Amino acid sequence: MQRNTRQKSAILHAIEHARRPLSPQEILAEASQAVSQIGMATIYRNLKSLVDDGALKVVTLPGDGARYESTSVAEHHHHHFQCTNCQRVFDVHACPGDIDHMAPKGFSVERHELTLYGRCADCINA
Amino acid sequence: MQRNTRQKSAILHAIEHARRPLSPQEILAEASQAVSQIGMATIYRNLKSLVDDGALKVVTLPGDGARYESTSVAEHHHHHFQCTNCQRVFDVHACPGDIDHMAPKGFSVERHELTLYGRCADCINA
DNA sequence: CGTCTAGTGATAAGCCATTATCATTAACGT
DNA sequence: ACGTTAATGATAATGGCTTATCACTAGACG
Repeated sequence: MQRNTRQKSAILHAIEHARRPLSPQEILAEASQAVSQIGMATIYRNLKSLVDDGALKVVTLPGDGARYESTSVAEHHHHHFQCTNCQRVFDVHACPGDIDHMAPKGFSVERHELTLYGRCADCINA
Repeated sequence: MQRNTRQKSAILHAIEHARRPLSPQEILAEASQAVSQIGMATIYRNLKSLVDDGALKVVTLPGDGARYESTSVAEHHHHHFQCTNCQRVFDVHACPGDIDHMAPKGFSVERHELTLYGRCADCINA
């Protein structure tokens, strides 16, 4: 049997309302506002089951731990921007396209990932 | 004082002659052919100093450990292709360009990384 | 409301890539 | 060739992120 706990709701809510993929730590910080004593183990447990259920998708950027975004966002092809100052990740709803032919001859391309790096609006003057 | 050891030569040779970024394990395998009893600690030690010296650059792909390529290759802007079957990484000497304007308003882009995924020529029928 | 048991929270344990330790080996200047 | 000492190699230790443990808490259904 599957139960609806305040913790799971808080976690889902945090991710759904974020406009960007969140790390487990960021999710903990957000969810703590709704359930103050929530622990990291609960974050990981729920992230795992939510991914298994198909509600969330994992976002992996170079040299960084996993982040999570809602599947509804992930369904639309998009990319990511990571701020080199605050490390936060934002969505980029654009794609250069026409990338598959860039592979070496004899290779077949299934998908691609693009990551932009720079300063986010909050950090551009920091 | 800096000494030229057979181990360091073997490591550099492996990377310079590979047409693609190599992982520490791959470097160990390659270098072992020249210095059979070479150990992992030596690989890491030399990689670190070679990166510090500017001879090598670190390549980091999503969800995977560091790989190394020679600086002469890294100087030319390029991207990477990872085979979803053998996990090997190959260079892609092309770039869609015109990417900087894709960031959200108020963001400044410093650089970008593009990774293609699919089957390499060796794995396309596997 | 009471019972059952999934879920929680605090903490220990596991994983794994990388780094430190240290006795031994081998570059390299003399 | 010798002596100095940087580098090696085998192994232990580290650090971080993630998972397991287990007594306790609190959903959900009768």
